[in-house]
Amino acid sequence: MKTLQKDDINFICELNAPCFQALSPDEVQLVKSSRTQVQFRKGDNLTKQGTFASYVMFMVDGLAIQYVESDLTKSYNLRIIQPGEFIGLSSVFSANTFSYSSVAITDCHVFLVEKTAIAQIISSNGIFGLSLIKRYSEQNVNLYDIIRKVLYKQMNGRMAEALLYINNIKPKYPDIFQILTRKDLADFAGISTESAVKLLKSLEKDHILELNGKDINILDELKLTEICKRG
Amino acid sequence: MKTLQKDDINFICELNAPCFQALSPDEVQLVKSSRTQVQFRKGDNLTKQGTFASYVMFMVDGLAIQYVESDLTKSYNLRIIQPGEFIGLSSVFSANTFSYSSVAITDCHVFLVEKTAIAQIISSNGIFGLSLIKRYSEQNVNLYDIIRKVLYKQMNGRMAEALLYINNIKPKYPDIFQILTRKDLADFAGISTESAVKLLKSLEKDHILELNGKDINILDELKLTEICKRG
DNA sequence: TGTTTAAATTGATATACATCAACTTTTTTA
DNA sequence: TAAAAAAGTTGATGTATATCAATTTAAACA
Repeated sequence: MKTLQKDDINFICELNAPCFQALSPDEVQLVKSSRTQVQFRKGDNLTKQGTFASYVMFMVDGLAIQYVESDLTKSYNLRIIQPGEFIGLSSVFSANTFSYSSVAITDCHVFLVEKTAIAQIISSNGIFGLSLIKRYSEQNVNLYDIIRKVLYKQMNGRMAEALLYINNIKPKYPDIFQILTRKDLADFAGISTESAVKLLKSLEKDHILELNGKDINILDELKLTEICKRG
Repeated sequence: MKTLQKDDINFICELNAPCFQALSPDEVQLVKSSRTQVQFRKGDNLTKQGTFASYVMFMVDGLAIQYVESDLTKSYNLRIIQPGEFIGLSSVFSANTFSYSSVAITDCHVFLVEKTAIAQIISSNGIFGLSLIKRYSEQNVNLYDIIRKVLYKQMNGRMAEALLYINNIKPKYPDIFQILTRKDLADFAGISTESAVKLLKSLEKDHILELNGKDINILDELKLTEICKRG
């Protein structure tokens, strides 16, 4: 029986995602051979909504914003993509086009894996399929939450939620707020840039947060959570 | 080698969903033995947002509306669940609670299948897993479309989209509009009932549709599509 | 290092839509 | 079949938030 080579183990470790732990030596080989490594510079688009998607991306290193666009100039930020996460999983097995865009907010190191390879592994390895399904399931729950947020919350609640979300990432990436513009923040909350600025100032006046240039320090997380819940 | 019994074949046919075609005799047995059949009356809730979900539902016969609720009295209709479709797939493998509600709009015949049984089959049968993943993928694409609709379209476009969506179902279920109230329609469009009424009247005046009591006949689908696209 | 470009800020104005209220019609139920 | 409840309809009013315009500050660039 085949066993994993040291090389393969390193590879799997680098991927740092639970689902890859279930792969057999042959399957690891398949992923390794059908992947392409790509570097993206800050500001580059990893995916563009509506373009052809024959592959899934896997973020090895770096941060990106996933967002949806209107025909016009508006966009809405859905999440920050972190290392160990997939990009493009959501649409690759039905629509053949990406249903969202994503843009690097730091330099990124990414794998592209052909969807045929992924499909092949799912067919032969049920455990891998199940762990992917768990990811789909999580994403689904997330999307429902986003729909609720967009439908039922207004400015204050949305902004609070956006700030709490980003603040959650701060321990791991302390300069996260410095990377984001006011427009980025506004797009996370789904409001206009001007409204975002006004809300931030007003939250600062109420001692709920502190604005140091572009950095933001949440002072009263409890109150912010309260605002978030109230809507 | 085991083969499918006549009984099992009937069962599979009744399920009428591509993913079940891939099951082995043992797996069919597992689904059959771990399922519960339930009848819902028009108006009953099949799922309630936030409640514990240890099972997946499979619609055998009947129609239901899937919707998300706010804490208050508002709801937004996501889709009409038709025979052959799953309910609760989206959250069952991550959150253990339903992330949406659903209500029968006709009497419904439904299977409940324990998620442990589904998980077991996915683990052992990659083809089944892959076909489920295709469903997840479709649902995902749908949810992204909904997010875009909610974010970027206004009244007219949303109403047009809702009407086109329901009109698509009309060939199969000719009385679909008669089943739905103005509030249901409004909740599909994500607008107030009053606005929905006014929009319908205005669309009638423009000869885009015809209102016969509760029934709606789309006269100018092209123009409606136009309105839908314009937003 | 000065110059251009982009981002942030602020108050004034505009608007799409919800909410409210009052009424009519339809459906349910007793 | 009458009475009550629910659904549908219409116009008047209110409001959250976008848009606009004008200015300041910061970042990029040559």
